[in-house]
Amino acid sequence: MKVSFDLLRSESPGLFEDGCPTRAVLDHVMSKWGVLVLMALTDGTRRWGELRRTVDGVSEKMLASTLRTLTADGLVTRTSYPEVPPRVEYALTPLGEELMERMMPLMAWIGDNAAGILESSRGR
Amino acid sequence: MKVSFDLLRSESPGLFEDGCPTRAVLDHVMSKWGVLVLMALTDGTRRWGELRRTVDGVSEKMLASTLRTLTADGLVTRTSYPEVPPRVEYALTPLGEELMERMMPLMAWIGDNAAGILESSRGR
DNA sequence: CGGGATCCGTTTCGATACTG
DNA sequence: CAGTATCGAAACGGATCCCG
Repeated sequence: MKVSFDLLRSESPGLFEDGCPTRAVLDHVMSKWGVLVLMALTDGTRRWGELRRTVDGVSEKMLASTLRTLTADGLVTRTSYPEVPPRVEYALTPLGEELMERMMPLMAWIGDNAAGILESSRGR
Repeated sequence: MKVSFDLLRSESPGLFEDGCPTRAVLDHVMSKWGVLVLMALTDGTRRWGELRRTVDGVSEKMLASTLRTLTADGLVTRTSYPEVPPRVEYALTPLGEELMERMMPLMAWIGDNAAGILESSRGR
């Protein structure tokens, strides 16, 4: 059966209304850098510097802020090793893995169709 | 098999790099209002005023701008009827339907898990 | 009813410099 | 190496007025 917005709301009324927790999660998870960081972590544990290189174009400020948000949301773990030089590793939590299982098909589709989508909007 | 970022990039190198078309699509589709408008359209054709009410909290400016972007991207159709008073209807294109088939499972998961996700980040 | 145009405060973001 | 601090530019977003 087709999954529609009405169907989701019939199961839990008030879903995705203004102020609903889902709105906050949506903002964190679907944000420009949030998606890209989460995606980079689908390959497994990554160090700060690796993420900085993998997530092409991200500034240190945005990477730090994004990782802090995702960690606070319980989607990403941060492990700091008391060494010199310092080493910090990030990884998906089980919750984050669950999320990405559902997001990766979407990203794969976008990867396949992005060129076609932007054909019509060239020049804006 | 598990779908990871590396796997996607092994199929098409340079995916989701800065300046790649996928980045633009990501920004349009995963934007705060873009997601909500697309979701509202999974229920079928909707008039401007319906969308304004359904997408709780959206301003006229943002709704107009979001719909213009999604229409230019070929994900949404805009049909204007030459009547008085004017009537304009929006609907998903086949491409938009395909996209939402992949996005709705994600939204359903967020709906189920949002409360738990935000538990740990309360107070930020 | 369905927008477009404009003004303007707020927030976001990137670049740079600095620190443990 | 892994961040934080600060600043200016830019984008976002709401309010308002207008029009077909």
